[in-house]
Amino acid sequence: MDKVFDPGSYEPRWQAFWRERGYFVAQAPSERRPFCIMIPPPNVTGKLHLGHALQSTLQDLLTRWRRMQGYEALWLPGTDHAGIATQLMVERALAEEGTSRQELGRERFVERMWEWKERYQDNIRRQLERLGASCDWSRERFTLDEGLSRAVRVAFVRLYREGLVRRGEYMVNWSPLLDTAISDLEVEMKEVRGQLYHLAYQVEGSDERIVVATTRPETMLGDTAVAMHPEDERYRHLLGKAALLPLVGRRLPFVADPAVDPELGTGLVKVTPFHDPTDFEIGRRHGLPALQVIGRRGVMTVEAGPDFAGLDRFAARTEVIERLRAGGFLLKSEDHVHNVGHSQRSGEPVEPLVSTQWFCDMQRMAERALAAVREGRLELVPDMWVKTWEHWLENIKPWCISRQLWWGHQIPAWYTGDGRTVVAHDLAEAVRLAGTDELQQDEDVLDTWFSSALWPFSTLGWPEDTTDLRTFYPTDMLVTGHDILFFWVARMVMMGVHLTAKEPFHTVHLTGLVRDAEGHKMSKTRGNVLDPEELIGEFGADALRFTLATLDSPGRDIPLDPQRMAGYRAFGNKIWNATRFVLSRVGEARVQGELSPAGLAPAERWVLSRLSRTADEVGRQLEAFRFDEACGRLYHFFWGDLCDWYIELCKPALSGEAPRPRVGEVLLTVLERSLRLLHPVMPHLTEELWHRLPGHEVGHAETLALAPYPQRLPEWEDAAAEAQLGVLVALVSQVRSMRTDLGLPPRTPLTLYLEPSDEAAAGLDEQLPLLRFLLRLEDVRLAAPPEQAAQDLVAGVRFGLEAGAVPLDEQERQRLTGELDKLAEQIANAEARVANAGFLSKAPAEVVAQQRQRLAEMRQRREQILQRLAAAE
RNA sequence: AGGCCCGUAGCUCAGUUGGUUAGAGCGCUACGUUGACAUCGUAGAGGUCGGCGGUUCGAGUCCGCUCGGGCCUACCA
Repeated sequence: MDKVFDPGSYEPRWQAFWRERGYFVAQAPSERRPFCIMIPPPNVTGKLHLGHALQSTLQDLLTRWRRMQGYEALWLPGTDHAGIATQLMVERALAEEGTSRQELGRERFVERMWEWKERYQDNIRRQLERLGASCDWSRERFTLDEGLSRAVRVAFVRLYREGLVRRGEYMVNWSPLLDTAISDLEVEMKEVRGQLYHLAYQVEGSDERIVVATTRPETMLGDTAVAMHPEDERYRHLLGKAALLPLVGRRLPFVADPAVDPELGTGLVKVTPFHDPTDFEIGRRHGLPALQVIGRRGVMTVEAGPDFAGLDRFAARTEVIERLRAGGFLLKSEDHVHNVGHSQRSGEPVEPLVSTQWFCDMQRMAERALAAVREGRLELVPDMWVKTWEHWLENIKPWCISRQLWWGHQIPAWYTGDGRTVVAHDLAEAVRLAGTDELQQDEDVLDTWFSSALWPFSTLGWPEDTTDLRTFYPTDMLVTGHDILFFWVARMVMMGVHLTAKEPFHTVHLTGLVRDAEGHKMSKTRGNVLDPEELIGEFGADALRFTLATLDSPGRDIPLDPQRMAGYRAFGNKIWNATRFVLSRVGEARVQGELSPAGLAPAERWVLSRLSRTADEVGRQLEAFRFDEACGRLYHFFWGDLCDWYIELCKPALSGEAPRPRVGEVLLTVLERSLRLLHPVMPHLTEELWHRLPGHEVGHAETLALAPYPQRLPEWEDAAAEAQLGVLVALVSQVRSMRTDLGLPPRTPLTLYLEPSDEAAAGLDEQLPLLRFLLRLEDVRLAAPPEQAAQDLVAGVRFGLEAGAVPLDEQERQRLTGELDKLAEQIANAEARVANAGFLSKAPAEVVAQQRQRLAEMRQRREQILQRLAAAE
């Protein structure tokens, strides 16, 4: 076995092995219990980032764990066409070639999109494989593939026929740069420093001037009214009259509407029904005419008048202000900080625009999604997200699902020449329904998230009643970032419940964001972006996986420090070398399928006991999705219990110095089960090592990936052995500490005297050879330490080191004095506590007993220190 | 404006239902090439658990207030 630990030398080999053997292809139907996770389909826009690596690691960990537990485990991979995002990328590429999608035309543009998709989809597959993902690639899906497209059409038609999807003219968020409508969620509010302009409007047929304030003066060109609160006495006399719009001269009737806040500004507000959401509602309520003065591209329309038509909306703002000022209509302008919606994808301020779009009414579905969580059918982990979930769903609004893009699912709606709309699964059905073949299909495509919302079941063949769907739906887990809780998770739940009558999964594990070592968000501008592939190259996939899993604490972002990853690479090295040691020492021993602790020495019984308890705890932590805790237990068992203690304890037995029965078998068996326990997090390393263990076939004939996941074995658990070894461990640590304190060079020949309490004495004599070995002692005796020996007390054992003259340097004296001070304080506290009547009567008896015992120990220890100080005088 | 989360060692974080002497990794100090591993071993330094108040025999943990940081939701002209 190679002395050098090099993950790169074996990781690709096992990835190919797993793929070629088809171990991760799920069978349906199956006798086993199903376990299913759908991958959150990455966008086909580029390469995977650490967020994907994190989520994929957790999904793979869960899938491998359940698979080893005997579940029919399916982790279904796939990708998302990501309408706007991908179209933007390709348009950018076209721009570099000096062309555009308009120039190419829709058909050729979409061809280009598919080429792009193929390239990036390959990339994503390769990256997932490098991470060790145990996906079932035979079931890979893409949101625009044939089956999923059909699912989208079926869902759309059904929702339409149920009256939940409709087409209508409403105010939407419009992105002038993208030239499409976007949903509320795609709008990001940003604080903007702007100006609040106070404008004076003349009241018609009167000398009175009223004042309105606005941050968007250019919209005044589209004003059609002035509104006040119905109960605002100050302006009641104006009702029935009209104001005159400056620059334009249009009559603006006064209307009373409760949407106006009389406390704010002058209590009068200009009404621009086509360019402000509130004004749109006011306009509807009062039947106001509406003018669109700003067009799709953010350019003023002819309605804005010849002076402004063709100007960009921001240029128009400047121009309008100039003219108002010149005309004496601008009373004042003041600095004003306010929130402005920006397009999340393209960054520019969104233009509220009235437009004909398709909407999906979410109200009823939202209620059922709320109930799913409240009634426990759906669990959000961590549960701090429940309130956020409820708040959003309780205030849900219709979802604008149409997009003026070319990359996506074209809306299955057709229009006849005479203005009728037909919604159908395909053209043939549309023709039949319309009674004519003179049909024009809607040009728009659906919001990407519409198809994503169907992902958990469309990937399994819905709407067909497929075997896969019957076997694996509803799925079990969803693992994704909290940033798409509304975009995706909520919509999947709503659509799933509505279309399949089932929650699409019962548990959602929401991860945090992967940040840099200092906790900063990774960004290109900051230059702190870490690439998963580079990290895999440097540390290995298993180290990356272990790092991400162990940092996934509930509700927290993940600060990824390469130094820390180096630490987990070192953990891999530790496992590698421990295996190397075991293999070189165990002779003819083999891994045992069944191993009875009867007749074994305490050290062996101890490690078996620790292993059983570790398996139990790891299992429990995984059940609770505490990947951090599960990894922590594995790490400490392997490095601490197994390497630091048990392997060291084996050395004198294996060398023949102090033989014990069946040490080799125990070592191999413990190692094999440890590799099994570790496999879901570190699949490559464990598979590599496992195949080298003689007798590993007891787990599985071919692969560790299908070997049973170790469980607790109560017959291995042994409180007496744990207690005995506990004394040994404490004693060894304390003697080492004393040796350092005394400044004794490591090679100094020492004699250790032990005087145990009755309780600690049990079996101590058997441990003497181990003590001698671990502490490199000259001699160890069960006897009272001589007068001049340095003495101390630990775990009920008084011990002394005879090391000739004991020099006590100044540093050591200070340390001991410091400890005395600390002890004095703690003793005082403990004394006060055990003298407190309230404590004695109300605290549980065991806590009181513990406190008393601790007090006694502290007093004894104080004695020892005083003696040592005195002896050195 | 409302909601949520965080504040524990130099750094990044654990700390489950309140109960011994508050932990880990990294970093730091000292010593160590004992035949698995220097990607290692041994020992050690380092914390008024943001602050104030309360409940309790007992608070990092529960409650109130407060300061600092982050995130989400929101049609205030």
